[in-house]
Amino acid sequence: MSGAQERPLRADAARNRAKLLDTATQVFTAHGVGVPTEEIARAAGVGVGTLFRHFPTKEALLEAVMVRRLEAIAAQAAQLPAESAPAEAFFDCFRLVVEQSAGKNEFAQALAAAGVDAHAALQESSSTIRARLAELLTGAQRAGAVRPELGLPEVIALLVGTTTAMEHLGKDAAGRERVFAVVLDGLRPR
Amino acid sequence: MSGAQERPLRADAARNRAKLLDTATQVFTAHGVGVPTEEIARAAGVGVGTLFRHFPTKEALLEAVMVRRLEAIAAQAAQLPAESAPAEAFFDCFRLVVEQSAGKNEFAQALAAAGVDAHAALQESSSTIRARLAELLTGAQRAGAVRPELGLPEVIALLVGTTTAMEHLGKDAAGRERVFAVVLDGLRPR
Amino acid sequence: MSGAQERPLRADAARNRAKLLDTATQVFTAHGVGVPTEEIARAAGVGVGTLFRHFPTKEALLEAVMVRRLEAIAAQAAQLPAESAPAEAFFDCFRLVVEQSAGKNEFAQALAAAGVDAHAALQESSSTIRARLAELLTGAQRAGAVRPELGLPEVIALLVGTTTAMEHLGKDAAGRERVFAVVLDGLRPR
Amino acid sequence: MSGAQERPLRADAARNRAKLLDTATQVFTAHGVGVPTEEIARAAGVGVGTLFRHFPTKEALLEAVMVRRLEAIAAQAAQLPAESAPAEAFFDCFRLVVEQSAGKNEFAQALAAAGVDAHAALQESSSTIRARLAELLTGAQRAGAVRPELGLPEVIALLVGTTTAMEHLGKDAAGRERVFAVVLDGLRPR
DNA sequence: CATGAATGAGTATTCATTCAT
DNA sequence: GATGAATGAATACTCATTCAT
Repeated sequence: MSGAQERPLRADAARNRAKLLDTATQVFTAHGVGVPTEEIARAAGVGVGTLFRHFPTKEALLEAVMVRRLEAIAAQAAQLPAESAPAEAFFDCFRLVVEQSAGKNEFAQALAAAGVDAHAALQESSSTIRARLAELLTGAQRAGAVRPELGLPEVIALLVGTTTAMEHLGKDAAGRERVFAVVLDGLRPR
Repeated sequence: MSGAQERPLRADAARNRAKLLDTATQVFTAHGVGVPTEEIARAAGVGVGTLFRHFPTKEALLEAVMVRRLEAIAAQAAQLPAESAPAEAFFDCFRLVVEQSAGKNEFAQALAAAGVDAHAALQESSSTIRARLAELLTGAQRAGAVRPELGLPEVIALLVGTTTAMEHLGKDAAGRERVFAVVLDGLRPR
Repeated sequence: MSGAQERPLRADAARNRAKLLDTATQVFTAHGVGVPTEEIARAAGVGVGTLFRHFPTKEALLEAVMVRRLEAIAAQAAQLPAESAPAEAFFDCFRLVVEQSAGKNEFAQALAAAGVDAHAALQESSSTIRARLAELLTGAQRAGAVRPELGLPEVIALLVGTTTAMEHLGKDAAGRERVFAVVLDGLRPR
Repeated sequence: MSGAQERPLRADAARNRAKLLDTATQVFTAHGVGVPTEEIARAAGVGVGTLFRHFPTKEALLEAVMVRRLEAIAAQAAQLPAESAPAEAFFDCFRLVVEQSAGKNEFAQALAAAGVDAHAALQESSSTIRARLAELLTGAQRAGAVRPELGLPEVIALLVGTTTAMEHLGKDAAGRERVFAVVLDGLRPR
């Protein structure tokens, strides 16, 4: 289902690709998506040409960065033991997504936007998370731990909103916890 | 104490300034702050020179747009009857800010950012709102309607986050109400 | 020979014109000919419209400034008693032009350029000076005070060059005198 | 001690850089420093981007042009045999500078201005010339060939002034010689 | 007539992307 | 494949000049 046929990719090329992805993640996070591609290439220790060989477009690079992040989140979300403790699993997943997205609101937005206009690769990885989230949401609602009237769209909107709220609190860990308390308690019935 | 003396401003000039402000609000909202200044000027039916005569910088234009919006919100917030019903006043103010900011997340972010790095004019109008909000928050907390451990920073973060969440729900009024329910209930003690 | 027919010009208009000319002279001298016309208008206490009513073009203003200056020089040059002391008259005229042009090399250049492409008004006033200079040069040469092989073009070139040299010495009066000594002595035979 | 390490520079890049420098020299000389950068790029047969890659600023390009010229002059000035004939060496150097600067007064002005506000690179190359000139001046004065009261500033002012004078004579070789005669003789004692 | 607001062509500089080395 | 030089469209801002008030 992954679209293009992947060639084996030479060792050094693979190393460059990975370095580029790591660097881009850092740089985009630190300075925003407005940074010139040259800066990313330089930080990764390669020429721009190499960057554009691996990612035909700046947008493609951004997408790849997001996909990687979403895949990591999806992998973690898959671990959550839904059966034994449905409520905890849902709330843990919520926190997980918010915390992993912290500092990169643009990525969180991408998750939400995926349902609307994102590219194939993004679609795929965010769909995985959405599916997992839907599953956990239903479980938690069945267990009576989450308001039954809430649908997946509202939960995702709250996810993105909470991420944004967190960004505005910066390093204030106690404040972040208080915000989590508000949102997570708010999700509960009553 | 407002610095430069405001000249009466000729009728046509005032008209152009207002048109520019309206147009900029629309265009920035619709296409983001990245739109070329020329496009705004064209949409307002004036030459670029006129735009730059009124707002010496693109940033200045953006600031003016935000200020106008914030002032409108501040004016409405000033109406809320805090004495008779402290809890309602606070929740109404929260909704007010979120709803007025809807569709223009960048402006909401500005509100929060104002506490950090925004320019003087922005500072002033956003400070007014912050002050009003702080006042209402305290009243509501005294009345036992809001968690006592919450500080203004967290409330503002939630405000911005809720605005973001709303943007992701688009036109879905029912969904928006459900999100409001989550956040407002979450703000309540316990 | 003065081209356009001069209307009497209302009192305030005349005052504005004069103020503009004075201001432009100062401002051009102090900040170069690159200053925006608005700045000159503001400094003169009038609107740009008024400036452009009196001088249809920035270039026209510049020309008027130069003409005034040249006319003043011409008037002074006319005083020099050529008959009684031909040598002194020539050298005095040389100094006069250099000193009056000091600080405004562009004006001195205008004098020289007049022979080539300048406008009518400039032509006229610079021609007057050139004629006077030619006359004094001839007298001084007849009196054996100036190298006989020098023509007017060389003398004018030296005039402009000396002005430039002076500008590079700034306020150093003693240095300026030493430069004058070099040039004036150099003009003498042998 | 020269700051950044110079990379070897690829063949085509070097060619473009040289072409740009040559073209800029011509175009600036012919049409003044006001010419649009695009025109220079076009004349050099490259895109604007290339121009700005080599010279990050229009000013930087101008500076590079001047430096090259000054370095050429400095190289030639270094050849002059000061010991055997101090007087000739000084006068030859004076002519050399004037002739090499001919047609580009702005560059000559830069030489003098360098003592005041020019950037490091300009400083360096013009300092070399100034030092050489000072040395030759002293030698010539010791040999009794130049007025002893003249300092380096006056000599430089005369240099720049003479260059200006030459520019006003254009192609008239005989006139130029007569002007040289005036200035060089004027530099001699008495 | 004076005013200053409006105009828009013109300019330096950036940056995603292509292509010769 | 990797490199980084070349490209040129795009963009914010300026300023001489015109014209409505």
